[in-house]
Amino acid sequence: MKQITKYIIKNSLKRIFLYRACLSRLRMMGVEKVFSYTLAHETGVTSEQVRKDFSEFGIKGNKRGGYNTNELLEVMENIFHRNKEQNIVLIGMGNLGIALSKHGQFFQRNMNIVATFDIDPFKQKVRSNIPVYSLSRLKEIIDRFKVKVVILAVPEISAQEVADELIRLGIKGIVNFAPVLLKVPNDVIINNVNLCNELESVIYYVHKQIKADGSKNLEILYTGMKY
Amino acid sequence: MKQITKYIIKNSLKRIFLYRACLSRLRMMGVEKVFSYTLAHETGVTSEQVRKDFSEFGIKGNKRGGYNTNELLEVMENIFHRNKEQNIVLIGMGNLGIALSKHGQFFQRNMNIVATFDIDPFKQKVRSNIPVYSLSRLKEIIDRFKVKVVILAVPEISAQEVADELIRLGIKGIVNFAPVLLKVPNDVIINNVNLCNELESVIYYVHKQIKADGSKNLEILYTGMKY
DNA sequence: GAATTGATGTGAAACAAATCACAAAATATA
DNA sequence: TATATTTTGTGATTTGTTTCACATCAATTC
Repeated sequence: MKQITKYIIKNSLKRIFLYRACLSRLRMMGVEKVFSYTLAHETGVTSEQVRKDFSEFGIKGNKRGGYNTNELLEVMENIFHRNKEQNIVLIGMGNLGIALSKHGQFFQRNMNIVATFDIDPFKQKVRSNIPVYSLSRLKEIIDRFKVKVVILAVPEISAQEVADELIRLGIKGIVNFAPVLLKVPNDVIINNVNLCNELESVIYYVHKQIKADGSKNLEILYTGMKY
Repeated sequence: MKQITKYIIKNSLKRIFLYRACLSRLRMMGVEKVFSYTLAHETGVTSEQVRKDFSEFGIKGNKRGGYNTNELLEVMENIFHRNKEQNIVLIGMGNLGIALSKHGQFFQRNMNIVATFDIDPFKQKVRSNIPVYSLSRLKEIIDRFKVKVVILAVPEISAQEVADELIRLGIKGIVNFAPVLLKVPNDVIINNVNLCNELESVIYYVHKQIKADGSKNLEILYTGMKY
């Protein structure tokens, strides 16, 4: 029997994020042409890996000429559908939900939070230009804005219930901040973000390294970024 | 030349998180004994994988008897050093920083945010019992509470500068929310959390699946969780 | 315009991770 | 007490990913 769970984010895709971050910095610095080893050096991977990843995503360079920074960035933006605006809905206006609704980077990257929702009428007031609705208006908004992806920031107890309703309304992707393993149909993409786990894993590796001590023979020689 | 960047969070460790989430739910339901296939079924991995992972972390079960839920959970809590309290410091009290400082789950899981910091004197007031200090008091607090791990939620521009200072003060692990590839020494663990990337990757897979259409031949058959 | 140089792109090789297959052990049953 | 059953734990095998090695091409130099 094979595992039914695939890790949503493949390592090659994660590295594409890395390359992109690096590229936009290079572009800001006015660099017009990059080579696989430039990106490799900046991101801590090997240049073969960069080229292999590019080949997976169908990215072609120029023999001896490297890659044009702008073209490369554009290709990457297309990979993530940043060419056309994505309408997103956010559910749960607790601590985290409020912060996410104000998170400017989403908008900068063409991902628009068109509406937020909360069960609590007390929280249903407009904040930072994004309206907060009752859950009863979910269908209306999802249909009107053709929403396919939501951010779920509701408490643990209600996460599954809300997810079920969302899927019934045609949602195909969920970024889930609740520490729950949602049960969803095969065609729905779930990406669980668990802040505690992120912190705990750092604690785990730090302790491991402190124990290993002599800075040699470390299992992780890690100089930069996770992806 | 080998890649110097290792993915901080190994897949086997991610799955330990999964098993733990599952176990604490089972314990709540009064289940005292679990088998590898129980966890396997709940988490979407195979039972051999569960046992292989356990073996990697030195977890032993009872032949024919499975695993004792409580013992297993305790072993896992030890893996993540949840037996002893971890003092954490949070830097940057913007949107996200404020939300993180109020994030109850950290405390529940024995990770104490002992202090927060911000460059802006206007933000330096006590919120939700956790004091907000000026960055000038970093050394004092890090020393007093023997802090080894920090949460970095400062703007992109200042992230590297603050990270440099933190490392100078002896910090060994950083959960970095700024969209920057921090340059740090080999013995410092970085875990980058980029909320945009998490959302974009879901958008990527949703579009891919919509394009693939006929629900068959999907590259991802994904029923539950990311890890 | 031939020779050299410096990059890409990709099969082949090496390595790592997941699955298979089954021995070993513990319990239940006869 | 012997036999059957159930589940763990792990070598062997398969599958997937990264690294190596080099053919290929385009620009530059002679």
